[in-house]
Amino acid sequence: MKKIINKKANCFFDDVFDVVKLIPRGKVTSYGAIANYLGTKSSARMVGWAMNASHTSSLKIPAQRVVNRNGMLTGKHHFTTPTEMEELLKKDGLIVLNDTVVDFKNKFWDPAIEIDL
DNA sequence: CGTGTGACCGGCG
DNA sequence: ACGCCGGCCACAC
Repeated sequence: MKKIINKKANCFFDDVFDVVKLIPRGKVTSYGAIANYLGTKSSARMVGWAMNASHTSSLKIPAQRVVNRNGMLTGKHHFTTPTEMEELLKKDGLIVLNDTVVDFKNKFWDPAIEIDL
């Protein structure tokens, strides 16, 4: 089965942070992918909730690399500025068009595959 | 301590 | 094809 990155993280919350922080530059993932990696694909909602905490958290969480299944920047509105998310993604070498990651499927980074061998 | 909601996803009508 | 509803766990009131 899938083993969590750090056992110290007992909550989704912390696990999500670790996974998101491990997302390589130029790559993006989805809430469902993270939830799936954590073993609860049905709880994708909490992943987004964790991201919300990332905004309040002192840690720098690349939440811009986390998008929904469609590759759409659903949470852009939660950033410091509505354009902060796509700006950061563009800096990562990604292309954001109409609030959606272009070539998302090619840029997709699945933690369950990349992390868990 | 109980209820509600949350940046989603998948299934069903 | 589109719309609605349920589900999952954690945090806020």
